[in-house]
Amino acid sequence: MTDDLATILSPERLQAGGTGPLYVKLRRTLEDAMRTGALGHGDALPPERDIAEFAAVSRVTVRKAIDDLVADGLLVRRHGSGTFVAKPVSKVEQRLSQLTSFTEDMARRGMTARSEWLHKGIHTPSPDEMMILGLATDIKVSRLSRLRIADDQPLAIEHASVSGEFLPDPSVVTTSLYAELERRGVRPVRAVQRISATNMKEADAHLLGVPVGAAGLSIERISYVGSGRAIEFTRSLYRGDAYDFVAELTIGAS
Amino acid sequence: MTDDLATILSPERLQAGGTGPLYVKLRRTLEDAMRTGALGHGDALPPERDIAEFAAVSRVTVRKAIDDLVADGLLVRRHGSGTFVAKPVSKVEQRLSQLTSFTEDMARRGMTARSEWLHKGIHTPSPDEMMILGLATDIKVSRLSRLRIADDQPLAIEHASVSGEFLPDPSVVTTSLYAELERRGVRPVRAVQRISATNMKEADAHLLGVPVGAAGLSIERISYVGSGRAIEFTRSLYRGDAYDFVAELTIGAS
DNA sequence: TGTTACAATACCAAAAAAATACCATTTACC
DNA sequence: GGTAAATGGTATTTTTTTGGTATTGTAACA
Repeated sequence: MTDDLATILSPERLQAGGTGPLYVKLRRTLEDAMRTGALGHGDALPPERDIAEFAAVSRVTVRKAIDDLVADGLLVRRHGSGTFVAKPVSKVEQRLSQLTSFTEDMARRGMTARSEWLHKGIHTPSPDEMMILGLATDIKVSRLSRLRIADDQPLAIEHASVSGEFLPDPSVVTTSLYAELERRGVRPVRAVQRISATNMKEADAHLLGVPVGAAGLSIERISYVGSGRAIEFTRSLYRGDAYDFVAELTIGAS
Repeated sequence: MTDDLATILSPERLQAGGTGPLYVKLRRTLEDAMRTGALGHGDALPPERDIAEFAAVSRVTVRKAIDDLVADGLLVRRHGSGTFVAKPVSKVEQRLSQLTSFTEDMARRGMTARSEWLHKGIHTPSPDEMMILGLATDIKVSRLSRLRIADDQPLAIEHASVSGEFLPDPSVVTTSLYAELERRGVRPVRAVQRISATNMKEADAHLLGVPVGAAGLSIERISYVGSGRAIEFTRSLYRGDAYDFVAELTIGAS
């Protein structure tokens, strides 16, 4: 078990922590707290004034201990906010899978993107939508369909469904659905995608300007907010000859 | 028993609710009220002004607490109408993105998997392989091709290329390529996949037992070890009518 | 006796938290 | 249908918290 920080930083503990000046003992104590996990990545240290009180030393002494740890990159200071345990950022890992918008995605590929709305409306939910979004029977669902176009070529058809609780009026969405949800204070933090290949039916093939039966990349995405609740369900159909989907995976801790 | 909301939100209760800023205490209190059932699904919260009065804090503080709960999808706001408790939280799988083997993947879907080797050999690298695996000109490459079969139905064709440095003799691989690499102390920690749809050519279609032109899911994967070096390059072609690929994404910190 | 490392005091500046005042939309009632 | 009350939405300001810095004192040491 790990003690409370106030205990770890008590004057008695500090004195037991070897020899040398006060601020060195304090620094060692803080290092140990990080090594043992009493202070985890991203955690905030107590305010300098509190640490000074816990350890019964002056604040300058505390600062000097922290100075060293900041210089070593173990801590990060933010004026007016606090001091935080730095995250061990391996530069490669930083590029985690990210939920990018179509527009961003196309921009990265050097293409200009635009959309044509096929439909915006509010409906009684389908069984699929009720299941996935966890809707009560009296809740309506907003549906938005559009044709995604890159460099003047139709590239994908996209159908989005959002619970009416979070988006009562789909007509307010002009460009980005995510931006509109964000504006309403709803932030998805996680998404699961199901990707498959299919031969296109006539209606979809016609919209995308490809022969019937051409290969299409079907992507179904469910987005979740922090609490774990699903808030958006999107089905997209991309032209197989013009789009590929890139995903980065990391191996989970075994 | 559940107290009245005005009681639950009283200043005394709030102070007892742990440490931190006021709006955090208030948020925790509201979360508890929902967990214990004092606030049920679809219930309306008291008006913000009332909550502010109950808790003896300003209305902005109340709003800040509610903001967080809205972002998490626990509450829903309706301008001019009120704030309401959202629907039940669907307990979603906590599964992270993972580099799973074909066998594990099939097992999870309740299918029995096996393979038939099409080819194992050591070759002079192609330009693609040299580029991707970062091979010197005098290094050979091991190639392994197999037919993936699930429940006695051919499901995918898989071509793997590994630098001869890491796998000098491909014939030692019997079931899992990853297991063999692991045995040699090589452990990939990261992979990037490129997924696209294609209409099948005759040779592949024949192997998989589908008509020529049927939709196929093409997955190209490059695996990297901790140092960032690419060690494996795999191209797979799945039957579009029988397989879908599931990926989980997380939104990076902005 | 001066130099240097250590520690304490007092004050400065940036950020977050909280309060105040006012705006916009919905609902209900007439 | 119109209008007022109720409710959430937003901008601005004030207060509090938090790290940043300059100054001073003290004791060890050359």
